[in-house]
Amino acid sequence: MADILTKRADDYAQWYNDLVLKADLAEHSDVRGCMVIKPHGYGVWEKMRDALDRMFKDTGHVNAYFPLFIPKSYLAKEASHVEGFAKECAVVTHYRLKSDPEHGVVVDPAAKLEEELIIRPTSETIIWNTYRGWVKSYRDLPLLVNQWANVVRWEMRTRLFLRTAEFLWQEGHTAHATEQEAVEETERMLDVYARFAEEWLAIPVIRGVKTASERFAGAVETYCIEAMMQDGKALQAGTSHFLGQNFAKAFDVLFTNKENKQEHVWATSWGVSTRLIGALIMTHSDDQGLVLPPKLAPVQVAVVPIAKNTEQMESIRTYIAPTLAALRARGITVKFDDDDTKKPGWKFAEYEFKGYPVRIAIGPRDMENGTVEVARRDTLEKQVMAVTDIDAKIEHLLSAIQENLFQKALALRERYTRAVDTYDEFKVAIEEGGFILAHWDGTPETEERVKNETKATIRCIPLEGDRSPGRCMVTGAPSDRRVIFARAY
RNA sequence: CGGGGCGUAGCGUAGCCCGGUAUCGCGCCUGCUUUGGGAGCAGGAGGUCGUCAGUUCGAAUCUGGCCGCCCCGACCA
Repeated sequence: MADILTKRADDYAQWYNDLVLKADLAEHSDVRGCMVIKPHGYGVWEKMRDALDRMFKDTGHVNAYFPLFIPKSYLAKEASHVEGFAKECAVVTHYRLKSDPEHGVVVDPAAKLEEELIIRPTSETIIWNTYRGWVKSYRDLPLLVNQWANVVRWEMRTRLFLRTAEFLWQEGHTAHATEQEAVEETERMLDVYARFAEEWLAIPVIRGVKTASERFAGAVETYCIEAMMQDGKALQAGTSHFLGQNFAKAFDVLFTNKENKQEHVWATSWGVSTRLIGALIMTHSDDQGLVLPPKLAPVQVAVVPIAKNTEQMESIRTYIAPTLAALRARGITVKFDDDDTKKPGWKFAEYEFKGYPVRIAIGPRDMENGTVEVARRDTLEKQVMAVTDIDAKIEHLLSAIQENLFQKALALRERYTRAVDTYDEFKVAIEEGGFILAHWDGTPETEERVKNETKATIRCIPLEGDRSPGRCMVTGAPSDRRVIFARAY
């Protein structure tokens, strides 16, 4: 195997950067901070999108699409929202260019917009401005809308998938007649994300609530799922916000209730982004390259014929055709790679590096023996199997890989999760990485101090697990329960 | 926005200190032999040395400006 990838142990960040580029997931574009998502990477996103979209539909949501441009004045209507996003907004000021002998084209100063337009960093404002017209009566509620879109946040420092100036995501925006309904929706969508992360991405996550300082700008409460990467750092994998009546009040979204009284509606919003691809990479991949869980692999099984000549290629094609058909009949995606410009060894390395979960090789030997060689990406094990009923075995193998990846990730998280009781212990533990469970007095001051002194933040106040009270590791003040500290992406 | 580094063929690089028109590997093209873990041999194509100016008979090399990107920090999903 060619030594083309930095080892995780040598430099985890470099390993990640190398992997994204060399596994052909994405590349840097000429536009600073923006990436080109290549077909292999976009294929993974399509799988995520399809699975999530089904889950959204199953929970009663519908898709719609709102504009990329947001009038500047909208952003200012909700005070904490504007404060949260103002620093990273791209602004459109003109609507026309004109040709210029010296510079090719220049902005036409005569074409200045009367009101500047913001490229959406998120769509709450334009959506709530629209909802005002949609919601008049309790009969119009709940409003359960999602959109798949791109957004722009002008980040100072970017990394492929993890933080780019433009990214793809989905944002759900719902309106409800009661507070309780909205809170239930927030929790329901958090649960959808958690199930998606665990069952599809094979990433174990902790459901929790953000502290005030980590809360979404404009939210009353932010729920999140937190995952642990192989280097022990935390990554927020999805958020679901209970927005209270903040946006309804800012945009005058009122409805008439059954008692014929006017009320502001209650809101939620929730989203996950292409950042999940980064999470996927950093959870499962190894020094040999990308590892994809079968449920998200654009192609689950790569079939590599080993042929000396055209006749042999044709007989392999005939030999394997029933198997390919049987696999496809089971809904398994298969690629039969009969490209004769590349050698089998090259293909093995390539499919391994790009994370195809299962590889089948067939050569003359197999045709004589009625076998195929089956290799699994997660463990790199190879096994010669009878070709008879191989489709059932592959289907089983794919589930086994999916499960194995989840269990490995869970074991890692458990190994790097521990409780500490004193700040001194904490300072040692945080250097070793992972999740630290510790008591916190609930004040932003203590949280800030820990952050400044150790670079660790409170990832969340977990919704599950140990709820026993104690004393804050820093101040000794009473604490309801342990929270999760970690260094984060 | 601070600190560090880098711009030479599609990619990775040597050359720069000590000026004389660019090295090597991968990839690409052609042919033959190969094909069960990134094939071998032979031949070939491919370059405004980031950019602008200066010094010089002559600049990838020296000087100055500009541009871009990457990495580390602060900020964030």
